[in-house]
Amino acid sequence: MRIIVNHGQMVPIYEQIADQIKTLIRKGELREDDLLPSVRTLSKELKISALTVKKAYDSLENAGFTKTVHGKGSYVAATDTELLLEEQKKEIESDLEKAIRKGRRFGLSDGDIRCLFDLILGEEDA
Amino acid sequence: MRIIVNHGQMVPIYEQIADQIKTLIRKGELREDDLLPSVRTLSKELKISALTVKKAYDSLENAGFTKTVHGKGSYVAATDTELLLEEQKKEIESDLEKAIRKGRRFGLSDGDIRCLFDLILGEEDA
Amino acid sequence: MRIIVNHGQMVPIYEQIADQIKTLIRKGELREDDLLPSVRTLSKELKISALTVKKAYDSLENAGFTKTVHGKGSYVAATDTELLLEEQKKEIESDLEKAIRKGRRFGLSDGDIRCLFDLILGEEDA
Amino acid sequence: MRIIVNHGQMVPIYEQIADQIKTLIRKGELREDDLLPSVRTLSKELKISALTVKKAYDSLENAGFTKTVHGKGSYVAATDTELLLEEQKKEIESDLEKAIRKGRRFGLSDGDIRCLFDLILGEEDA
DNA sequence: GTGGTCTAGACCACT
DNA sequence: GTGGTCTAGACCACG
Repeated sequence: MRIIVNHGQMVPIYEQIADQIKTLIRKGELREDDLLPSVRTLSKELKISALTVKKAYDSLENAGFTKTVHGKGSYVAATDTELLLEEQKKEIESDLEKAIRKGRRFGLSDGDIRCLFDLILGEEDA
Repeated sequence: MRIIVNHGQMVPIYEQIADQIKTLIRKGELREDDLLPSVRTLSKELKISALTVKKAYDSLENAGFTKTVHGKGSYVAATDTELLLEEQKKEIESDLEKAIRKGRRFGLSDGDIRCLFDLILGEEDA
Repeated sequence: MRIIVNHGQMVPIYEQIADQIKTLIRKGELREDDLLPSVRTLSKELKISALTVKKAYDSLENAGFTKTVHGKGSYVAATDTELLLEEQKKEIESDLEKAIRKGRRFGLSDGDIRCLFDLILGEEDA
Repeated sequence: MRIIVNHGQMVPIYEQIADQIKTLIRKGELREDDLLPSVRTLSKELKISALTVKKAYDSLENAGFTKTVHGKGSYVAATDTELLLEEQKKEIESDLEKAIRKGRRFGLSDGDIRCLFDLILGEEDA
């Protein structure tokens, strides 16, 4: 299971982790009853604090994606992957919409905005 | 001069103010040597902390769009609207990039993301 | 606002805090739009870690009892106090039921169990 | 000898085992010098970790209810069923006390709590 | 081994 | 001042 964290961004690490695990579940790379890596294991692997991983796991359990058993670990819960995909798309949609609205408020034409978008999508920047 | 702040959003208030003043300058509604409303006046008008307005004005001066004269107020500086346009584009670019990064973190293909983008840009609801 | 934490018990401190604030809201001692003490203030007052208070506030916000505004503080949200009372009673009911069931499993008569209950309720032990 | 473990509850498995064996002893279904099932046997039967069974047996021996003979197994010790009864009462007492404390933390009056208690004790659903 | 809670700091962003 | 995130440990309970 490959998880990547980016310290430089302004996105909380725990959110990056939760997002990626949600995606793994949605893609079927993590299935119902699969065991997630232990908090300590993942924290060592990613070289971050165990508490940060814990926070990610807590949010996943809170959102119903996992079930945690004391002394055993966190298991993937039954999830409707279709629904999850829709939710994730909605989130991206909302973010893109905000950016577009701001662009229009700045007086940029839709063509200008699309131009910026194409520029970014074309680049490879990790 | 009409400035609107939206507390409900997740956009910092000082940023909303600075953005709107920058746009007013770029569009020519505020011209060189025009006097901005005083920090106290604007803060009362918008019912927000004077410190927040001050922060917006600071950021404007810092970016070279205004000049502050002690005891008199903040004046619009000579502005290169081209430069301003570039700055605003940079900002939209950054927002778009964040959304795209998150989309990729969600495992969406660039095609999926572009599809969402086109959908939104196509609609008229700004 | 009086909040008491008991380190000796096996009840998480953050849960004790959240429970008591919920109760204050239910009783009307905290009303809609009231400002909770800041995380730092309360942590100093209770001589516990700020993170522990934060965790309590997070759970309250998560459950919809408060709204947090960055840089300003946590406000009491609109709540149905009747509903909240019912929920709290349900929780106590469930705990009592578990204890009673265990007692019966131990072969104690309902009279024995009631006897124990009366003994405890009669004592004063904060 | 019938022992049942319930993973779904929030009661530690080792405690469930020890409780049930204690009750068997007190009720006379297990008598002095009776041999308990081996740790390995019971762990296989209940499909749980041998360490968990071991912990239950340890707690029983620690409390004086069994005697372990190296290489042979765990035997029921001479038991003062009166004492055992007292211990079990203590346990129920502790559980009831926790529930009552929480009820008070919720701002319920002792009358309210007693009301809930009576309601549950009155029903037959064990 | 596992998760659950807690500490005493730190740095950042917002008001 | 405020909240939001993070660290690098600690101790406890459960398996």
